Amino acid sequence: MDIARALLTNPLDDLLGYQLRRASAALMGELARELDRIGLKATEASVLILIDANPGITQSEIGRALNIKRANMAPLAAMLDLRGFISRQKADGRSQGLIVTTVGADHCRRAQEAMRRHDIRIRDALPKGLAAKLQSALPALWQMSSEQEPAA
Amino acid sequence: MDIARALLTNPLDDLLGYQLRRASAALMGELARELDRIGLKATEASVLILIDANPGITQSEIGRALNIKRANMAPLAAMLDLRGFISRQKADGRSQGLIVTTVGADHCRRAQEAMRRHDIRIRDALPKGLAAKLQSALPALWQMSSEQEPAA
DNA sequence: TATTGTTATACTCTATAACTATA
DNA sequence: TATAGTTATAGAGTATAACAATA
Repeated sequence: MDIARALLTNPLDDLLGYQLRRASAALMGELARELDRIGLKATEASVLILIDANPGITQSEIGRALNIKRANMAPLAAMLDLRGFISRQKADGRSQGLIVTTVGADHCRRAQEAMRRHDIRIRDALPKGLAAKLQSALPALWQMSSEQEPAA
Repeated sequence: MDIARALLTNPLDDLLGYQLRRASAALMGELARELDRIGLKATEASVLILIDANPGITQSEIGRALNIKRANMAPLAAMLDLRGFISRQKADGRSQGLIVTTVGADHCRRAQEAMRRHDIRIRDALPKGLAAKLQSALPALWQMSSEQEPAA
């Protein structure tokens, strides 16, 4: 029965899109396990890092930068606020600027370290020079498909 | 306010893992839209293609090949069966061999065409030679992280 | 009119636990 | 004991629609 696994014909293996998906899913799972030790989900960590780098940023701006819908940003920001990682201050009457608290900054730092370690592992698993080429080529892929919201 | 978007500092942009995730998500979304016109979800299409290439394959074998848990394969196979795309025949008493029906074969062919077109678009969006390098390098990424189920 | 934040809701994918029946 | 299939359930991410308040 184990033999059957090796004899399998998988047409998907020839597809670059499929390989990208598998690689991305596996790497995300691995990073998620690392971030879990800090008590953060991948999305929460990303948002936290973006706020830390851009104090006063609004939820809508974060959503546009990370491709997260406004509707999904609301509970995300509420949770980070509830846990004391960020604070929200009225900036506009309808919008609010987000900043990272002292407690949040500590989590942010550890999340960034985990991500950096993770990224080094990725680069080390690739043939020399490929990481740099990928870094400059990948944005074309997710901008090729109109990933951005059409209007919503 | 639009200016603020351009002035954003995004530390994640420097991370290869994040770029891979964004690219993969965008490409998957695009492929999903194509497959939707055939009436298939990405997962359904993948399973259908694998069965078509390996007549008599079992659900567990599919799960191991595509990294889908047995528990999630059950409703998936049931749906493909219900829609008349595959048939299931007892092979073992506890396992059942899956084969693609005539109707299923037609959907499978169209799904494969869509995926192939999609993959060509991906390759065309990359610098010359990068696609081939990626094709051989990516498997190392999703095998580096112990993506496989530990025992389940 | 357009934008911000919010709520409610639904769907997909994924994950675990537990059960049965077979091997 | 281990494996195949199944069910139930939960969590995460993402999607749309609709609303109030503000610009």
